[in-house]
Amino acid sequence: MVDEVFERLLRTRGIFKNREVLRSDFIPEKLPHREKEIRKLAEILAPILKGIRGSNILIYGKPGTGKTACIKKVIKKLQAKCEELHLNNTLCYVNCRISGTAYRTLSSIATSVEVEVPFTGIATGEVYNRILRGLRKMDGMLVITLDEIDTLAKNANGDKVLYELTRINENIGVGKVTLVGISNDLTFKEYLDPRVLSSLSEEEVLFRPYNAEELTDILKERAKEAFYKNALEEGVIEYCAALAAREHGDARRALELLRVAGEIAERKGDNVVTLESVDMALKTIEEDRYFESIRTLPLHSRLLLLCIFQKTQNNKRTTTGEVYQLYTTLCGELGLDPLTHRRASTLINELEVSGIILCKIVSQGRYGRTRRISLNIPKKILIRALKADPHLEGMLPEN
DNA sequence: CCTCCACTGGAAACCTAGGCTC
DNA sequence: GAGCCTAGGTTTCCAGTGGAGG
Repeated sequence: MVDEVFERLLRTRGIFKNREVLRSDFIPEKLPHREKEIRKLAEILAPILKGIRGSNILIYGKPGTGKTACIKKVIKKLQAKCEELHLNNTLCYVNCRISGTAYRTLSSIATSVEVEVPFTGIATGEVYNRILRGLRKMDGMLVITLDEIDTLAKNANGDKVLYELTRINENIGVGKVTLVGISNDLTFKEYLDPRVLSSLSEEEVLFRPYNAEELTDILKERAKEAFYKNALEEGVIEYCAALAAREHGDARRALELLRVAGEIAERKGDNVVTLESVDMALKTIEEDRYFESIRTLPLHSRLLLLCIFQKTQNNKRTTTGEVYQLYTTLCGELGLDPLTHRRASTLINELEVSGIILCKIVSQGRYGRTRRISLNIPKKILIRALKADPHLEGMLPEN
């Protein structure tokens, strides 16, 4: 049987010529419909080739509008040019969401100016001082790109760190550092410290969502590289583009859709990606997203979700109080210390934010105010994901 | 109109696990 | 080893709050 699988794979030419091209972190040679933006970014940053600091830039736009790809592309070209001219400029890219905290963001910057910092243990201020020291020693210019800067600005120390970064040139006494901030959140400017905002947005570049035609162009461009000739049924690209355009023109989603559709077709042993495989891809992607987000939830969140599931069987809706009561008994049975009501409330809130459950705060007059909770995803997926933990398996129905 | 329920959600303190410097 | 620092999760405390029932 296994041999047969191998044989089939080897016999068919397959669908993908190079599937890496469809990954979201792949930076293609051509970025259709973003020529203007790339040009503008290049113009702003170009002065560093002459040893002059470029303006700080604030880039914003919805997810999947090409912000990261464009800046990375410009950085790459700039880096190449610097090497060609033997310039000692440093271009540093940090994703604030992935680094997670203000401290780790700073420590990434420190690394790029060749300063060693421990991954924990010293004050953020100290990391900043070490960066300053590193910068004074360095003779070239530094461009710091802070991707998903909104996540940094939102956390407590983040805005302080951001403020210090915008004043970094004053602190070292020379204009050496250019900051590029990238935000997915369009309202991000509102909660930013006005001093930071004015410094950061010396230049602003707005990325509009792609429409269906633009997405089609992007997909076509990549599909040329990614798939063999005639591997796509007529209309597949347009269909992917239309589906993604419906969801605020997210190119990342469109590419993912196309890739997964290809993988589905490949696994079936087909030589062609059909419209039907796109439909299946859409479903798979959504299910996988929920499955993963549940499976990786901390234990107590999963327990609460399990309680919500049990309380909402037969289409009933439940309340925080009911869920918490069941949760404490469940913890007793499992020999766990239950979290407090307050904490559980926050965790339930988080479950809502991730889209797994739906909550509505209702007032029942004499009977108090509470959340009315219902499930927001198919039971099947929920059960499958919770069963991934052997401890919970016994508490769930067969299917 | 007033009360009062069953919470919500902000704020701050506390705890743990890591690590630095002296 | 003492005395600091950090992040991140959790607890403690408490001031709200919308509206059914009196």
